[in-house]
Amino acid sequence: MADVARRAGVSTATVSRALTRPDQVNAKTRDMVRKIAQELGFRPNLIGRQLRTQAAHSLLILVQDLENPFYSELIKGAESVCRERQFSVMVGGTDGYEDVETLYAEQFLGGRVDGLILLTGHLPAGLSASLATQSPVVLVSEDNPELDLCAVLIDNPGWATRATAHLIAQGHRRIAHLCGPMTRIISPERREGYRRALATAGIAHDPQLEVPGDFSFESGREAVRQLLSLPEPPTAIFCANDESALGAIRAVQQAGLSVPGDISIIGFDDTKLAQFSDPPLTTVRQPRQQMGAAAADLVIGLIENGPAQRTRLLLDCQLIERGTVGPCPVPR
Amino acid sequence: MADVARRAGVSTATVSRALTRPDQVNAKTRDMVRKIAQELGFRPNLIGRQLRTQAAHSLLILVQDLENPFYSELIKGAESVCRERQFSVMVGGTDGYEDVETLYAEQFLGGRVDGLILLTGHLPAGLSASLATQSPVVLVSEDNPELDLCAVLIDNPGWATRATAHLIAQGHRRIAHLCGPMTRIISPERREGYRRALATAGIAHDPQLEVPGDFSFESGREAVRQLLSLPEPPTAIFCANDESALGAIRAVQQAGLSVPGDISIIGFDDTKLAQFSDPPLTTVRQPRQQMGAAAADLVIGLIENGPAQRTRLLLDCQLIERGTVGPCPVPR
DNA sequence: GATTCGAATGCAATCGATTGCAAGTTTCAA
DNA sequence: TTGAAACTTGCAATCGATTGCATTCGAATC
Repeated sequence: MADVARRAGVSTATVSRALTRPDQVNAKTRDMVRKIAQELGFRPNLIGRQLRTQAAHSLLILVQDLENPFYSELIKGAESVCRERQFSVMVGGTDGYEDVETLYAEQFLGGRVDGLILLTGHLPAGLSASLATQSPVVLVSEDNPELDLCAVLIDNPGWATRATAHLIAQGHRRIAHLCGPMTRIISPERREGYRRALATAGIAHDPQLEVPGDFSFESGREAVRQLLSLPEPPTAIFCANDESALGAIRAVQQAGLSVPGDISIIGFDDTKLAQFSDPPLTTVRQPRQQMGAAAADLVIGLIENGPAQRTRLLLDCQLIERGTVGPCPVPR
Repeated sequence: MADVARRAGVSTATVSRALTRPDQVNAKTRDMVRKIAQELGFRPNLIGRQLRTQAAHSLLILVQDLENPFYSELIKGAESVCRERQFSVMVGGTDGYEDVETLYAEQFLGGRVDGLILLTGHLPAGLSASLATQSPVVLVSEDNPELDLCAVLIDNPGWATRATAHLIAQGHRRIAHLCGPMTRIISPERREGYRRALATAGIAHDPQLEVPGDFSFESGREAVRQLLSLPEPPTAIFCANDESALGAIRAVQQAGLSVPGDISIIGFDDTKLAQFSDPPLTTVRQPRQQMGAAAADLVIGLIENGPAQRTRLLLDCQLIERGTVGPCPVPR
């Protein structure tokens, strides 16, 4: 910058203003400075600027698992908003390790980013709840009722109920639920929705039909093997996510049965995977792009206007009917 | 920091040293300072530090498409190395937009990150080739021969040859190739490998069997529809990636034919998807984690030791035999 | 022609750490 | 007892921008 100033015969103050506050300097000077800056290939040092302005203009998104396509689309949504608002994005995959979380918390506490979007459902180790509530931090997808934070969510119990009710509407009464990992708050929430739907329809709750799982393809296969060995197997399964639903479909087909002829299956999330099964998966679509975008809007708002009242956004889902749900087969 | 210094009755210089150069300060002072820093919840401002040391200790990974599982695993590999080496990672999805690339180039030029890992096969708009060659920048997965940069790659033609040869070894002679998008350098490379295998086996090259595609599921389906309408359809298909291979499998099965009974299919990449098809996909596995890790190692090396000679790492792949390749059916 | 006002510019402080150098203090051997 | 060497610590400059305040200059008003 000093170079540019010298070459242009002005002070660095004028150079700075010519580049960032065009209206504050004489048109002729401005153009000259800009031309020289251009020629010299001058790029402002963002660190110097940031130290002075105390604004990084950037967000950190924390994710458990980057590989999970569910998250990547969310991130995309957030990125597009950041792009518009001139924010840059840092994405961090924690894989659930505490020390990695600490590392990222450090980035935030150290002022490298000025806002946090958490897809993990909890604060990173190293960030205290009291500080977090006064900072630009929002939760997405996974709530944490104990934390007094802004959040962008869907109504998990509600849509799980809706999914289960869809099966009931097709005449199914013996309906299983493949749960997600209970460490994640969405899993009990979806299970709750399942139970509620059964109760509303007056169907007795059979604990044998509630199978533990961990969202993986393999856990879907395993669950179905288990369910098929029951004296009275279910005619429909509500899976807590898409990937495990694909596993379930596979296992059913490998047992020589048909989907949805013998067993109907419904998933949750509507990731890209849903279109890869045969038949394509009926599932609940979460508005992931929107969720990411809303979250980014929220954090940036907090950054620019300071702490606000706790906002909780509940976005709408949609039941996507494809080919894995059919009427309940008549007993042979 | 001034707070801590005051409270401890020492200068900020001593505080700084107590925290970052423990051996340079008296044990008693050090412990006292650290205790006080702890109590006050002091976090060093990374920006101040960075401005002084001129080191961000962080990398930027540039990707076209964050949603692509191929990339996410690569990123994971890079992240794990960065973690060990105490570097932080910023991930940017460009979606191919030039202005987004410029934005990220700015981050690099502005000193926010000190190294660049490019999964895009080209320099981001805004970064000149001459500057790039002297900077810590490496290409991964997609080469660019015109750029004099370090790179971590696989032998695409070689492994495409190997995949095709695998089909030939099963007796197939009428083998199609579903190409990738020609805008990406890996696509012609893989096609080249396919052609080479045919030539080696003395099989005439039939242009009709080389179908254009774009790596998508849909393009796989479309390609197979087209191939099956040929007077003499192929008995095997080498697909340029896994996702399009899944599409191909689906189309074959929907035409009432069997994989691999009637048509054998082989993919490329071995993403998670490969396990989701029925039968599971035979494909070429790229060591993605390793590639990411190697890339990170390389950039960090460049950062720490300054510009070095151009390094090009060629990592080994592996043919993963699952269930989609079988012997060539005898003509009816 | 004097006065006022506004626009354009520069000076110098500032953001929060790190670090070369100098000064002060111990330690230890001769 | 006296230096010399080894430790400790502090001073103040530094990284590269931004910005409040003062200054300068020209134009407009009366």
